[in-house]
Amino acid sequence: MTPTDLLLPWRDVMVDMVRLDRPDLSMRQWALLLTVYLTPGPHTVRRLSEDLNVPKPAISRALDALSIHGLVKRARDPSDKRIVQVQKTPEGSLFIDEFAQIVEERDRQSDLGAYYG
Amino acid sequence: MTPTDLLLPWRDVMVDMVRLDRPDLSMRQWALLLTVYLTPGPHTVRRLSEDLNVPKPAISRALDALSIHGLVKRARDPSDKRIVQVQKTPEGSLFIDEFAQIVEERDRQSDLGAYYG
DNA sequence: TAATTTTGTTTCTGTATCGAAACAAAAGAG
DNA sequence: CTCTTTTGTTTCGATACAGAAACAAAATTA
Repeated sequence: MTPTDLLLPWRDVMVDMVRLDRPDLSMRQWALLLTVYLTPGPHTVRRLSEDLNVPKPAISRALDALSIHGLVKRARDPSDKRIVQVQKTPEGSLFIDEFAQIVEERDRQSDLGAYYG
Repeated sequence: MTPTDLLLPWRDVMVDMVRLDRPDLSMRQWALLLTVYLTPGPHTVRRLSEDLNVPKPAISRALDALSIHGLVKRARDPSDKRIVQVQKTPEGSLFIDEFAQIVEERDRQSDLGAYYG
């Protein structure tokens, strides 16, 4: 498996993401979104900031951007109203599923390529 | 294989890319860079613009950004001096290799997870 | 209750990027 | 040679995002 073989699906998926002009997320916003949807919560601003090694204001602004598209929502922790829990939304789940389909398709192509290509 | 299993390595790699603060490329710039390095050339501005479905000025600007980091270089086609060939550089190859290592590491982790996790 | 700490947001200034349109240069057509 | 087409860059006005610092609100400490 050469580096090229390894990276080709990544290239294809990224090109797909650029082509379809749906919500145009930065790398930081993608990392944040996938973290919220794929790793166990609760996801607070502080934890996300530490996990991603990104300043808190940047997390806050990224949440603004993702919220505008309805991909995540904020909810105050009732037991400690300082804390913001970042939560999933139906739109966000749909968006993630669509992304997963792109990845699956491109991975499948790449695997076929390894057999027949 | 659930969508989550499929996407976790993507999440991990994207988080790594955000964490290490090296050249901070947008998704568009990544798609462009990987296209130049992983698909057969020659890569002209026009072809890249059509392949990525992105306006030519955006390609031109992205090439500026990548060139500043030394990740690609421009070379005029001698036989038709209008045409710009986008070419690889040693620094760019190194950068791609480092990225491939991150992907490999994360894929390996994910595969282990499938066995033992 | 007053001072301090923790959590997250907002402001500030500067840089980067966007799409559309205008532009310049080279090649081709008549 | 002149006009048109092709290729890529630059300009334009507007928007988005960066890090640092200031800020507000809730919780904790003394």
